[in-house]
Amino acid sequence: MSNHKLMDKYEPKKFEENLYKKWEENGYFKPSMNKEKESFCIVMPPPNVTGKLHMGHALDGTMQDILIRYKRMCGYNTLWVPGTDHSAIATEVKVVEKMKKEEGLSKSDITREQFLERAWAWTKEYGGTIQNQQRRIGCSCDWERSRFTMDDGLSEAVLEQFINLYNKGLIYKGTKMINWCPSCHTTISDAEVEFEEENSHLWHIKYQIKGEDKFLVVATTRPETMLGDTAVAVHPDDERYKDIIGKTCILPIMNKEIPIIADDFVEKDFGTGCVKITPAHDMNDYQAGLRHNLDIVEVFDDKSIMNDLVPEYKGLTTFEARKLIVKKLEELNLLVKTEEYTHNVGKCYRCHNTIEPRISEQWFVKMKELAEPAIKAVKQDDIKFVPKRYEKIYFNWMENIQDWCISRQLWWGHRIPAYYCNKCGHLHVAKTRPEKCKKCGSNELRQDEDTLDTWFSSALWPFSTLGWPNINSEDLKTFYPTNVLVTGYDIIFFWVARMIFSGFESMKQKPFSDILIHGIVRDSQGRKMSKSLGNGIDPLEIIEKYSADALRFSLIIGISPGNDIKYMPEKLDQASNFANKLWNAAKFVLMNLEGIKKLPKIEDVNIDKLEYEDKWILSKLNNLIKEVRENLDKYDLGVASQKIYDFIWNEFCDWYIEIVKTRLYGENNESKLIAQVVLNTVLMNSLKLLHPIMPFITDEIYQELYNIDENIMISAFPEYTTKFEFINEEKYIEKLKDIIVGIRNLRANLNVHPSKKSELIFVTNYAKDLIKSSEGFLKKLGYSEKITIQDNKKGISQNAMSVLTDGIEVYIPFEDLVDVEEEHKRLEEEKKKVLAEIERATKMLSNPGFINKAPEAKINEEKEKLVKYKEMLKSIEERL
RNA sequence: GGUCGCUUAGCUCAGCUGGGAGAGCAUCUGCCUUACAAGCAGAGGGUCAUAGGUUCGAGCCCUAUAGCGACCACCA
Repeated sequence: MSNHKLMDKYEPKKFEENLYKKWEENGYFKPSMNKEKESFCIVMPPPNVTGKLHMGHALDGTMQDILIRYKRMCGYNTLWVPGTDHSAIATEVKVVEKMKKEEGLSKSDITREQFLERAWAWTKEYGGTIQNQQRRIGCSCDWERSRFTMDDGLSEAVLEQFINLYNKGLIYKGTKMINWCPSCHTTISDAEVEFEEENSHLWHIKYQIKGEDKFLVVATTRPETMLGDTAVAVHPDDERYKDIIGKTCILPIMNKEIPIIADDFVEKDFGTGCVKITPAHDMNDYQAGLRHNLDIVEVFDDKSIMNDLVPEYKGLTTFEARKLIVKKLEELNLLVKTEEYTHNVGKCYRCHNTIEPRISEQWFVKMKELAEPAIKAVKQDDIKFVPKRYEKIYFNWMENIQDWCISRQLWWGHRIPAYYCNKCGHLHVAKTRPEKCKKCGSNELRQDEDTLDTWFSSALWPFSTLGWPNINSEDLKTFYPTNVLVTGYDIIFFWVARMIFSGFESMKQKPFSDILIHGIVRDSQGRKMSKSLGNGIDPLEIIEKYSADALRFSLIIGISPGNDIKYMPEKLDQASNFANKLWNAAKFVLMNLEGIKKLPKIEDVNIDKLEYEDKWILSKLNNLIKEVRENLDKYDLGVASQKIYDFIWNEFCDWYIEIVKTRLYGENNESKLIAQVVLNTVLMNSLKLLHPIMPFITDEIYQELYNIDENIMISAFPEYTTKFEFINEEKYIEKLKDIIVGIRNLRANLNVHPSKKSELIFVTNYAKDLIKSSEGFLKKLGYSEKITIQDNKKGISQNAMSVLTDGIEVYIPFEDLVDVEEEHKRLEEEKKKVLAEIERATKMLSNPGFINKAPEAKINEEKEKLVKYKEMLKSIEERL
C-alpha cells in the first residue's frame, strides 16, 4: 500500500496526460454504434485551424464534454464530432502578413497557386495545435471523425450546396450595394459589419436652386461624395421645401443640374431637412436612387482613390480630397458651417477599418424563402434556445434578413463553381469545369475568381461532417439531427441561424434540437479578453499551474446559461482545493479498505443492518443523483456542479467520514464492514457523478481504488432508487448534526480546548435508540467521554450548559468552566428568537387568508413548527 | 430609436413552478484532532437598486424609475 499512488499527494501532472492517451487509445471516444441505444450527438463549433485555444474555447469545450460524458455514461450511442475551420479572411490576412515579413512579398507578387501553397503549408504547420490543446482539457471527441472545412468531403458538400441552391434560383449573381472592406480588399456580409461611434464633422453646404437666387442647404459627413450627387431629397410633408420639389439645383464644383425630389426617408428634424443623394456610395442613397431612378455616379474606386470625375482630385485618397473640397467650398462661399458631430461608422469585424459601401456585382443567397422554415422551427419549439430569451435575437435577425452576399475577393477558401465563356461570356455553374461553352461551343472557359464566405461551409457543418451529401452515410442516418449545439451568443447570426436554414434546405430536417448558449469569458475587470489589451488568460498555462480538472471546474461552478463570466483567479483555488479534498477522501477510503479481499456490494447488504448514518448518507446521495440528472438534463451545469461539490465536501467529508471513524476503528466487525461498504458506495457514486466535470481525477481515483477493467468514463451513471429513500433517518441525523453544532458552539464561545472532554446528558423520550446507536460518534464529535441518556432532567445541575431542541435536550455539566451569567444571557437570547418564531407561526395560522388559500402541506408545516417552538420555549423557560 | 439582460454579504456570483436569503474568496476567533493546514471547528456581515401593484405570502410575477451592460437599427 505504501507505494499506492493515492498515498502520495494530489499531483495532476502525473496522470492527466497519460489518462487521456489511454482513453483515446482504448477508443472510448468513439460511439458504440449500438443500434438498440438511442443516439446522442454534438458537433463542435470548429475553431480556426491555425488558432490557439483561449478561454472561450475552454468553456465551450468543457460544457460540451460534460454533456457528452454524461450521456455516454447514461448508455447513449454518443458521438462528439470535432473539427476545424479554414476561417477565410482571418487566415488569409495572417498568411499575407507572414509572406510580407519573411519573404517581402505581397499578394500581387505571386500567383493564386503560389499563395495557396503557402496557405496550405501554414495550415499544416499550425493546424492541429488547437486540437491537441483540446485534448489537454479532456475533450472526449472522436478524433478519427475530425473534419476540416476545406477537406475533400466538405469541399464536395460546399459544391453540392452551391449548385443545388443555384439550380433552385436561391443563389444568384447580381449588382447591388455591398459592404467593401478597403483593407481586407473584399466584400463582407452585413453580419460582418460592426458599428462604432466616431467623432466627425457635419458640413453644411449651399446648393443653388436653378434659375433662382435662393439656396438650399444640405448637411453631410462626407463632402467628398458630393461629386457623385445625383439629387437632393426633402420630406414630402416638409412645409419649408414644398415649393421646390420638382425643381432642380446646381451641384457645386461639378456645376451640374440635379433634381430636388421628395422621399419620406428624410427626417425633417435632422440637419437642414435636405439630404444630398449619392447613390454610388451610401446604402440609403442607393435605395433612394432605385426608388427615383437616379443616375449612379462613382467618385472613387475600390481602394478609396478618387477617379477622374474632377481631374484635379484624381488619384487622391478620399481623405485628401475631402480637405480640398471643403476648402474649395469655402472659397466659393458655399460652406455655411461646420459642426462637431458624433456618428456611427461601419467597421470591418476583422480588421476594424471603415467599410465603404460600394455597388458591385457579387453572388448572393436569396434569404426570404430559406428563412421561413428556420423561423417556424424555433417558433414551434422544434428547436429550443437555452436560455429562451436568445430566440428573440434570432427572430429579429431572421425576420429582417437581407440577401446574403457570399462572394469574397480572397484566395483562401472554396472557389465559386462558376465558369464564364471567354468568347460569349455565358455563365455555367457546375462542379467541374465544363468542356465547352453550352452556348457557343468555345472551350475557353475561365472560373470565377472569387471564393465563398467562410460561413457558407460552416453552415453545413452538422450534416457535412456526418457524411452529406452522401445521404446513405451511416453516421448521417444515425446522428442527424444532432441533439444540442453549444456555442456563444456572439455567433448566433454568423453561424447558428445559417446552420438552421441550411439544415432544413438540404436535409429537410433541423440540424439540432437544442441550442445551449453561453456567454463570453471576461477578465476580472469585466473586459473582453483580447490580444491588444494583453489581458487574455491562457488556458494551457492554467492547466500547467493547476490542472485541467481545476480549469474545467472553475469555469463551470456557479455559472448560469447565457450569462457572461467574469473570470476570477480565486475560482481556481476553490477548484483545486476541491480536487485535493476529493483526493484525500479517496485516500482515507483506501486506507480503510485495506486488507479486504472482497467487499460486499451495497445491494447485498441487508438494509436492517444499516445504521442511521448509513441510511442518511445513502438517502442524501440518492437525492443528489436525482437532482444532478435533472440539472444536467436542463443544461444547468453550474447548479449541478455546485451540488456535487456541496455533497462531497459538506456531507460526505465533513460528516459521514467523521461519523464513521469510530466504527472503522472499533471492535464491531460487522458494523465496520457495513461502514466500509457504504463509504465505498458513496465515494464510487460521487466519482461517477463528478466524472463529466472533472474527468481526470475521478478516473485516476477510480482506477487506483477499484482496479477494475471497466473505465469510469464508460461506466453507468448513477440512478435514483426507491430503495434508498430514508426520510426519517435523514431527519434524525440532521437533528444530531444540529446538536453537535450546538455543542461546538458552546465550546467555541467558552474557548474550551478540544482536549478537554465533558459528559453529555441526553434527555429524550422518543430518540433513545438513536442516541444509543450514535453514541460512538456523538462522543467523538461532541468532545465527550461519557454519554448518559435519561427521560427527565432529574439530577441535572442548574449550572449545566444546554443545547435545547424539540424532543432532544443535551446538558453539559461544565461546573468549573461555566459562567452562569453568560449562560443565562445566552438562554435569554435563545428565548427571544423562539418567541419571535412562535409569533410568526401564530400570526400566519391565525390569518384566515392563509388558512383558506395556502396548500394544506404548507399549513401543516407551520402547525408542526409551532408545536416544536412551543416545546423549545418550555425547555428554555425551565432553565431560566 | 428598438429589443434584451444585469443590479442579492466587502469582492465574484448562485438562487428550481412565489412558502423562512446561499456559495467561493476576503475578515475575525480557536485548533497541527493519524484523509486533507490546499485543512478542521466556529463567528460576523444582506430594508435582495428604488417606488408602486398583484397575492394569504414577493429576491422570484406585473408596472414605472435610476444606474450599468449587450445586441439590432443607422438620421445624411
